[in-house]
Amino acid sequence: MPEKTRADNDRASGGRTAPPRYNHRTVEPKWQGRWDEARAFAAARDESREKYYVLEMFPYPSGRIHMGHVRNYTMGDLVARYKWARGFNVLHPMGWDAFGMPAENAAMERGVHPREWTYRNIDAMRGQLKSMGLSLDWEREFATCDAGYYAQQQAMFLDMLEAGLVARRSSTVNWDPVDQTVLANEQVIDGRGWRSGAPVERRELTQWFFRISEMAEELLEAIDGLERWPEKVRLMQRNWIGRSEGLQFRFEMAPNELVHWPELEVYTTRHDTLFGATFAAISPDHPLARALEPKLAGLAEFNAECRRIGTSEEALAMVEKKGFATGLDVVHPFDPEWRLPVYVANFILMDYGTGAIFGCPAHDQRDLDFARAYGLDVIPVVCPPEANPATFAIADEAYLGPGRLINSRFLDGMDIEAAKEEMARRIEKMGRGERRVNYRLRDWGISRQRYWGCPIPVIHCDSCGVVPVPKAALPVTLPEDIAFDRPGNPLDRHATWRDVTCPECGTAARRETDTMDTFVDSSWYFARFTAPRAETPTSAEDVDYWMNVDQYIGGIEHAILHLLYSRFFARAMHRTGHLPAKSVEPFEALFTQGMVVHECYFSERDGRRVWHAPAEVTRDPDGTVRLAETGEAVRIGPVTKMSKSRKNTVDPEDIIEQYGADVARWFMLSDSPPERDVEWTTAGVEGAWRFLQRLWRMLHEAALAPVGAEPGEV
RNA sequence: GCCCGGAUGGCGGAAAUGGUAGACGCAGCGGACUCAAAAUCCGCCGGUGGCAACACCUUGCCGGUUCGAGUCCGGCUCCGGGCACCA
Repeated sequence: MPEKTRADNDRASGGRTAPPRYNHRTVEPKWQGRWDEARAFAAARDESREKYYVLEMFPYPSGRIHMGHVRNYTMGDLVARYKWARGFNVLHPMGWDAFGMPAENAAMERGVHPREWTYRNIDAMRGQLKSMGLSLDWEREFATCDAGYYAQQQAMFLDMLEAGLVARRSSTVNWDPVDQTVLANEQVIDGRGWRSGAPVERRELTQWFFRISEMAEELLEAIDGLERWPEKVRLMQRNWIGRSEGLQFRFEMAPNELVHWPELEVYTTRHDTLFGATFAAISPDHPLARALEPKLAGLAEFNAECRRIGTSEEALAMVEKKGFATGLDVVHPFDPEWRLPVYVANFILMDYGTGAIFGCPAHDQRDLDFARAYGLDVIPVVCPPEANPATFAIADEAYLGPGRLINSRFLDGMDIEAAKEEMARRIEKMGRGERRVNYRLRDWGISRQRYWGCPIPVIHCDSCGVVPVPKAALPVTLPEDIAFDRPGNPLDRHATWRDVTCPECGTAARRETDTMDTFVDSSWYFARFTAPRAETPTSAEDVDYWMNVDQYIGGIEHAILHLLYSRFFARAMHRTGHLPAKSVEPFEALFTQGMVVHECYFSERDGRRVWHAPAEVTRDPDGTVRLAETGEAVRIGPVTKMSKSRKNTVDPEDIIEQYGADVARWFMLSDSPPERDVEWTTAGVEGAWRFLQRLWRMLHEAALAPVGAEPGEV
């Protein structure tokens, strides 16, 4: 930065008394120190004033703040200071989403304890945030890994267990057969474990769930009331919950020699197309598929291969559609002579509907692809308005639009809605099934086979079963003496922590060694900020005064999971007496900011791209970018989200040191609309720097410098 | 693959409801002031052609509706977010 030469030149101009320059290195620390001393941003309940609660999504303590944080917290700071200036009693807190996998990875790779690594990162990042001059109430700070926080979370878990909001059942996880551990989806790369490289398997595990699907309808309906949320987020949440009205019914199985299995139950939203059905398909995890495994040569292998796809919906949707013909048939409900072959198919999810479908290739693209691959019939049953029913045929694309029913006996001539109605009526009358509202939303699995999380406060006893840890015995704290010398959950191997006596019968028992999903931690922190040191999860007076969050600000990447889980958790807290009814929707207004993006720089070495950090390059006047050290010209890549892999990050600390926090803040606010991505450019930052210099000069000349300002300050 | 966004000069972006595309700003270029620079001020700044007046082209692509489309409709392309164990 040229400030040195510029300042020198100013001095050299002599003669006229040029105003001194703005110097962030003296101004910013001075005012930040004064705000600290005066406790300027410490919030206190004051019934005589109207409150305003502004919150930015709290950071994961990765070690350093990044530009996304700078943007997020600058926006929140702007809102907070504006409301403060308007006379509101402002609550603007900050904390740390401190449990999670990176701390365990650091432990494995560098031998540092997750606790030590996390709190060291928090200290470093707190210093960086403070250097930004944000109007934060640091007295309310907490980390989710503080025992004081997760103790209250455990208490709420027990309340939710008692209120029937918790379930325990089997579900599938990614299993690394070599490392003998559960893998997160992120740790599965091309179907293989990220460390071992071994093909991943799906494995059944008994796990804890929050019963969010019970609240699907309520969560869906309440979206209408979220008037100050972005429409796109409301739409994404509606689609995520995925309400559908369909028909659940049972096919009769044709007699066969392999298994005794009288019926196959399916769920469909297109029961109007039942006369276009040409096959049935079940999930590899369907009980029937499992029952057939020992009876059919090759099926066990096929199912095992399907299970290697992993558990993510994306992987299942992207995989090449494959089926295994079982040789079994189901009988069409309206024609005892009409048989449909039953396949095991790799794209059917056991978690949705009944884990079984009927396939209508003419009117479902996935079914059509499947039918073409396996030589199955394609019977069109919905004829588009402009088409001739006698000649209408399906080629490469399934027909999904409106029309009249054909080839469908008693449904012929009806439109789709009427046909659905008639089909449902007949199936119900036959006693073969019933209309049913289904949701895509699944229960929230919170069990994690990991150390660095909130322990689930239950004990397993051979005679008493699952026994909640008595509240008086909370918190269940994490043991300190653990080793990360091998993969897996160290809690499983920690005998003195794990082995306890049953609180009910006093015989030998085991602690639950699963910890909670970190989304649980972030699903109520906003409520905890209203009384961060309370001996209960919340304090009624504080929650009543401060809640709800008037403005919530964060990245669009949290549009679904974090926000939906928080909405659920707020309802659960209300039911268990920890939040008032007004807080079941805790965020009055939501703003989703854009990302901070930057150009990439790279050179080709041996046909591979070697990335260079922005700090390592210079730019010629003609736009050529060179490595500062060697002068070698490098290529300019696409403008993408700042990420370590492409090295296109700019460290906020460097910018704050060089230009000052206010330049970084001003650039973030002025360059691009807040909801759009902002491209970090040196030219733009220089412009912001010049602007602040100009602004300062104007204010100074107009004698508007604030009381107490010294030369060079505004 | 599915759900949700986005695409307008060198850059960020303006253009309720369809009506002069490119406001405003950043960067850049030229000039004034200065011994020189900084600061400040003035001017230029989508493309092509033209001395000029001006003409033609231009809002990711292809098509449509309309007197008129950045805006509406249909079909695409590319980029980004999410897809339930990354946070």
